[in-house]
Amino acid sequence: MRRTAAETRELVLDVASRLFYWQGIRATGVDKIAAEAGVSPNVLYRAFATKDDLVAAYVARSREQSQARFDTAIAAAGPDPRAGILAMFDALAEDIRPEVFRGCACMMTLAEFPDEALPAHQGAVGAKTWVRERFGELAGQLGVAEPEVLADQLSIIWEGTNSTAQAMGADGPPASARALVTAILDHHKPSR
Amino acid sequence: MRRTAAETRELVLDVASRLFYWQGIRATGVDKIAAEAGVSPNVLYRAFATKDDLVAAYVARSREQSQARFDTAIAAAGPDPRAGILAMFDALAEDIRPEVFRGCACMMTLAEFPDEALPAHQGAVGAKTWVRERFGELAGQLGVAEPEVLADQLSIIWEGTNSTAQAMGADGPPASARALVTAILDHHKPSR
DNA sequence: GTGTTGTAAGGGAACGTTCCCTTACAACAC
DNA sequence: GTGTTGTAAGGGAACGTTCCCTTACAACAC
Repeated sequence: MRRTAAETRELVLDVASRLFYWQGIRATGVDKIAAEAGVSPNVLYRAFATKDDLVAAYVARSREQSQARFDTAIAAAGPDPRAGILAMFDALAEDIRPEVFRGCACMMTLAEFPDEALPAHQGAVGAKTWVRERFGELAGQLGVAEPEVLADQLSIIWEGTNSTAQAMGADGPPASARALVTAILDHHKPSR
Repeated sequence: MRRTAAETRELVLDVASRLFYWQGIRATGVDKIAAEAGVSPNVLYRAFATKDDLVAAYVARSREQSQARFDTAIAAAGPDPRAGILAMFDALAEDIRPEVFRGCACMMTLAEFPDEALPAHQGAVGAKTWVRERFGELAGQLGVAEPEVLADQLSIIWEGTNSTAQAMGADGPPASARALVTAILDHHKPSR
């Protein structure tokens, strides 16, 4: 039962992602990842040159997955930008269930890796910037007077939903997030 | 030039807090803290039984300081609850300047320490709950129809301001936070 | 037989923590 | 005032463990 290099890489990344996310990145040693994946450290290091590379891959995949998820949600909502915005928040509401969520992976990575030169750090910032840009596009399509301000505010609500879910649970403040979104959408006047 | 035990404790906690905050907690070894404080590891361990105790003290002090800061801001704003709420956000806006801010200390501690049994984790959650409760009191005084919903939403904006400042800088989304607060305050109708 | 995939066993450094010992100084004895 | 005793504060080295990473070599694929 030998694996191809790509399969091994996926296996290691799967295990590492789970441990990184639920226990913290620095708290998770490469030996533990290898053991849990059922391989030798050497095998891990053939797939990823350093632990930093593995962390970067973890962030990159987490980012790709969530971007794909939210892009799908927007597309499913149809051409109406308001529906797209609400679809994003509805998807987020599903993702913060405690069984699958203990905080935004990218935000937590930023907490552990302050060094802005690290690929893991840059990837995490990129994920946040992507959300902000997506809101920028949708706000632009809405035709409100201040689309950039609205996009900023949606970003705040987005990250705030993540953070309050982490600290106080999905049944706490996040339960009032949708009403906050609709309120601020209604508040922004059309640009005529 | 000997110090009293209390002075040593403060010195160590000062240095540890700075390193924990700017470099991450797990990334900061006790040897480094001791060296930077100019004491032997032994001295550190006379003040704090374990590193976990030191981390808990770091979180507790960070929490006390921010609570005192925001209580002061509320008090200075006078009896008007709306002014109190805005004063809190104005104080936050000052605190997220990049020279002094790389993220909410409590949120970052949660990222590094998932174990809910740890005092550090509980302290960090307590700090977040405190903010939510403060908003609950102020929203109650406002006399709106749904004070709990408003308090939840203010918490979301609060944490979202922290998180977006961390990832995208104080000049990004946080610049639109105040307008979001006033919009949602205006949106909530008085309870008759 | 050459290249790839795998294992087992380790290397050196850093981790959190403890060890044994010394220093500084206050309190008391004479 | 000088000498002695007790105690809190400190130093430096070392503890066992874990960290990230590497080496040596066997097994299988083509």
